[in-house]
Amino acid sequence: MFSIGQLSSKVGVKVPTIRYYESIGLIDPPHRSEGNQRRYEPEVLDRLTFIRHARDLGLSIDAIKDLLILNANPDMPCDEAHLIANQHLKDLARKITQLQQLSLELTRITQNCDSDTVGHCKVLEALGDHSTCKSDH
Amino acid sequence: MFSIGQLSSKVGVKVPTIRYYESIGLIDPPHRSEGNQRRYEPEVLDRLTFIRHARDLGLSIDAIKDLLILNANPDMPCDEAHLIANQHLKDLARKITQLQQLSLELTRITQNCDSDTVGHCKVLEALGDHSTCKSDH
DNA sequence: TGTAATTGCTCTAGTGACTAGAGGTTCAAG
DNA sequence: CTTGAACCTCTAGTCACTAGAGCAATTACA
Repeated sequence: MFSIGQLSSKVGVKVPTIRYYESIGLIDPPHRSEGNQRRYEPEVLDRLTFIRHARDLGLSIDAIKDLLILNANPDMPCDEAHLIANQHLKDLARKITQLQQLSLELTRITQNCDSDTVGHCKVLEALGDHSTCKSDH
Repeated sequence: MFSIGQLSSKVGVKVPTIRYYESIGLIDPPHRSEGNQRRYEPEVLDRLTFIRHARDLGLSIDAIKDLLILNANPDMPCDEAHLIANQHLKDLARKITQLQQLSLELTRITQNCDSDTVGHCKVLEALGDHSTCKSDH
């Protein structure tokens, strides 16, 4: 039996976040002590670790809910789990490409300025004028 | 003189977003028509273009506020503008690296499974067990 | 000039995934 | 038995918008 603080430090999820997860139905409400404090059974460790890990990997709470349902039904085909993971991989790839473009753009902008004062600063000029941009963000 | 809809289509910023920008003090409240509708002078085009471009590049509203103040004072040194841009470049680089690691991790996880059912699905196993991970996300 | 369609107005609430704070209660150690 | 840390609930705030309700003004066309 753990208190919420012990659970928090074991799993690496903050105390208010654990209560938040309970409030949105991601984890079940645990039993309470006589003084109304949460007391967790060891099983919750696995579930919370799963959640934390999936969140670290950038999966949304909704996606995690789906995966948790799958996880609870060992006889179901796991295609859907792969589908969710692959969908997320696609999202990641798109985000990475976009950020790389922006990074290039910003590098180009900053390297272009040799002025001292704002009046002729190329960074500020470039921000005010979209036409000099290479990509179509 | 533009209506808010005309301004919106000229600059590519949605109408509610323009009103939102006004509400947080990013753009000045414009004059109104007799019927209380917003009427914009042409000057706002530049400012809103600046804002839109900076937002597209991922800068925060707070950073943009700073840049707009700089922009209005052509005699100030532009070091600060470069500082903001460079800070943002660092953030971008960090984010990109992190996403790439996650992408690798997720790829490794998904390629590792040749099961049909959830019971032995490596994707779900890996999500439940952090210890198999290469990076320390 | 009449009318219908479009565009505009304000206000409130919702999004995602938490985080912060107030004001109070319970628990564990000494 | 006391002290201080950890716990409780509840509300509100974060960021940068977005959605919707209910109504008013403007514009285009006949």
